Amino acid sequence: MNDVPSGQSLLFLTDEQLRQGIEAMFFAYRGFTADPDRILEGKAYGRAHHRAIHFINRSPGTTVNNLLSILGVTKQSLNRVLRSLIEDGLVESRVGKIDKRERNLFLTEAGASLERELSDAQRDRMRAAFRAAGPSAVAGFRQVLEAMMDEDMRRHYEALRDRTT
Amino acid sequence: MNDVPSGQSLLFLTDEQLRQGIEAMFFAYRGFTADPDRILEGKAYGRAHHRAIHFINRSPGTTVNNLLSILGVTKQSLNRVLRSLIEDGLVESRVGKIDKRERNLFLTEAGASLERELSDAQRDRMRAAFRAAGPSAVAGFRQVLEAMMDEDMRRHYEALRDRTT
DNA sequence: AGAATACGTCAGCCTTGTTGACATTCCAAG
DNA sequence: CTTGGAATGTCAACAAGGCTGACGTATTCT
Repeated sequence: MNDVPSGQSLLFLTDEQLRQGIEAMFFAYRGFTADPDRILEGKAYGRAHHRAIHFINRSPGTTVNNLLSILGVTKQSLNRVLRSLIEDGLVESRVGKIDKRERNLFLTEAGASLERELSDAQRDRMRAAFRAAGPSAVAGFRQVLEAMMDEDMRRHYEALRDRTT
Repeated sequence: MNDVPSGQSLLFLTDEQLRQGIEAMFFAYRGFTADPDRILEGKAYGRAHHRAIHFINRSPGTTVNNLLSILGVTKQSLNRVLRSLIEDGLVESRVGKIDKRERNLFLTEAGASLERELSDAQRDRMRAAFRAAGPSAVAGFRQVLEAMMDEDMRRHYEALRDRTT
């Protein structure tokens, strides 16, 4: 193991620093989900519905399979969520034009409205954090998070990020 | 609101940037929990057990109430987790010396061993991400996460961080 | 024609969260 | 010394949201 600090200090890689990073992730994620959770409680929906709505809004017309691989859950689990959203008229499922086995998912006006409410709340917190930390901290934040993702997730993340749409 | 971009660009606060931050959090958190989850599956334990073990290890002798407020769950929920860990001999619960109503929680040797296995896996990923991103990115990462926490969680985070122990 | 794909659904299970109710033990204030 | 309240444990019941396995249907590909 020749990881000798070559002049450049590697103090940021001590177990102590890593542990702090881990705990920061844990506590911050709680804040990250707190506001949407608050809005959803009492609305008969949960975090799973939020995630579905978020990614359908982000990629209108996406297929069930694509959503499945982004969310990383089973189709049975997603289906339960999707069914209630469709029944309640927040999501519309259209038979695919080219491949009729597929279903293309869209938010209805009501769905888009809930999405806005949720993402406004979540963005407000993110905005406050970004503003408090400043642009270069934000760049670092993103770099570390990207490096922490699994390969599959990074592909999805980049595909969404690099969109011209 | 006099938050006019004073020469300094505020492009990092656009809705698009914020959305990317949100999605980065979502995808990265999956990676963050993936390795411990893999280790725990088949061991009859889950993420809740991991969290309890982590914070007991971090603060040996902590009380149930303190753990409750760190984890942000109900005592019934924590109790279920704690009971199985105590039964399996991973955690020891000692009656408080000063206040005998309290229970002081400690990891046994077996508990400490599982803790090490889990945190090694989680630290490996964090280390790889930190190393790939570099020290200044790591500083930014931490700054943003801290700013994202709820006030209560930030207090817990800082109390753990600023420990001399 | 037959295999593979995309989707939906039924049934049942697990973990982890919740509320509500209640018992015990013990500290501290009156 | 008694009593109120705090800290803890525990029972029961329930819900959300994961999971597996099996099966059915429509569609498309080979």
